[in-house]
Amino acid sequence: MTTSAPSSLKPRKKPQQARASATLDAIFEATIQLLVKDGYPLLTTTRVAERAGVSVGTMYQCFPHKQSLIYAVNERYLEILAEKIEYTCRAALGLPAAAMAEALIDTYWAAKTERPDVTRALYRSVVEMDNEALIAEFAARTEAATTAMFASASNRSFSDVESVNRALVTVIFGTVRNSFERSHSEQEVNDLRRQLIAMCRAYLESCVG
Amino acid sequence: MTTSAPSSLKPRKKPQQARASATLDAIFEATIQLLVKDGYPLLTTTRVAERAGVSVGTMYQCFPHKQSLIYAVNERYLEILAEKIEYTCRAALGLPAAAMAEALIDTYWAAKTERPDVTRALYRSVVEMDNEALIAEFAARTEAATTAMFASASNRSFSDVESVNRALVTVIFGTVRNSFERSHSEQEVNDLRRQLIAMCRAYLESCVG
DNA sequence: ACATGATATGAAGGATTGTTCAGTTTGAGG
DNA sequence: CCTCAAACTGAACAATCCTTCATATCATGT
Repeated sequence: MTTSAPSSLKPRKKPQQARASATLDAIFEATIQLLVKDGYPLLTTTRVAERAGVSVGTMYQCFPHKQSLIYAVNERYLEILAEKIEYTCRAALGLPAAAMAEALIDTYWAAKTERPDVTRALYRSVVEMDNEALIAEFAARTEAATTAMFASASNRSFSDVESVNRALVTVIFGTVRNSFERSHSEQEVNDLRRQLIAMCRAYLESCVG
Repeated sequence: MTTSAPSSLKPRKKPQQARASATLDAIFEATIQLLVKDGYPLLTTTRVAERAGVSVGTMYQCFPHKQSLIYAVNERYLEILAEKIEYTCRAALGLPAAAMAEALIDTYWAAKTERPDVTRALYRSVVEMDNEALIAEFAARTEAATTAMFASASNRSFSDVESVNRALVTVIFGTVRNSFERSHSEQEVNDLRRQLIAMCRAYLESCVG
């Protein structure tokens, strides 16, 4: 994941001593906390350093500029998310297609709901940075995993696996994101998730026939 | 729509002469153009005024501050979008549910695809402003229209119209948005739209049975 | 033609922020 | 204990940007 980051956005140096590594974590955590609390527009390098308990200079030895900080935070987040999805896909190999869709929905929804405020904050932090490469790589990893999964479905008979896969992934990810932008009650969210599963199941059955 | 805007975000004055109205349009257009060309981070009041062919002072007689400008642009955009959706919903009253879903998808997708760059730019401009009220009002208008539509379906037998409606709207809007964040080919997008329609149809049929 | 309010101008102010760098502290290895 | 590079500090700099206001121009009604 780190490999394809534009050179201008890459972190400046990797920590070689223990304290530097701790500093890096503190900076990440401070960034997320401030993003959640005050939002991106109020996120300044000074404030991040202050909150992380380090000086501004230290920050600039880790990241060449503010953008690379935001980039790194999102990269880390997407890395973890991608791993979870890949794990789920691997575990679901060979199952019926409907069970796969349900597993995918559960994993993705759970990952996003784990820390809803962070999810929301990161969704909105993607403005200032060149996120195309990041999203493209995440999408590539995801699609590879899900395509392999759906291709192994025990009841598979899709005319076009890639098309079906793309539809499911786009619908699921999009629905989850949209549900985060509205202010739904917990009940409504749970119901929405159930409806989404039903929708995917009905769609997959209609594909078979 | 304008009524519920926080007072601090409302435009300063309504134009009373012809030239002022023209100025307002020029400012809107300039804002959108710059948003599309350079993105939000590079959108400065000076540049907007320059591009609109007016001075900064003129801008500040229309809008008390930068935020209110962005707010107004998005408000205008959502106003038009809501009208289109309401029109579609009214025209589809009494049709079979599947036809309703298809009409909704067509309208929404067409509205977003009409000027894809503007759509993308506005999706990303929503960071700096307090958009909750805006989105809430849009959602309320939309849900009212779509709920009324689906409740009038000729083949309706939903156990819970509101639940089904919420699911369809969230899925459709979310899918369209997500498809805009990936770089799909035109073929893939068209196929995706067809799959989405198929998915909604299958879902609605499964609701009946 | 005149008066008056609406509209437009743009240089200047005030405040903030990203970034640097010369110097200090820390810690691991010899 | 000493050494040297890695890590850290934070005041200062430079650049930018939002916003204001005193002034000028325009359009309308009389």
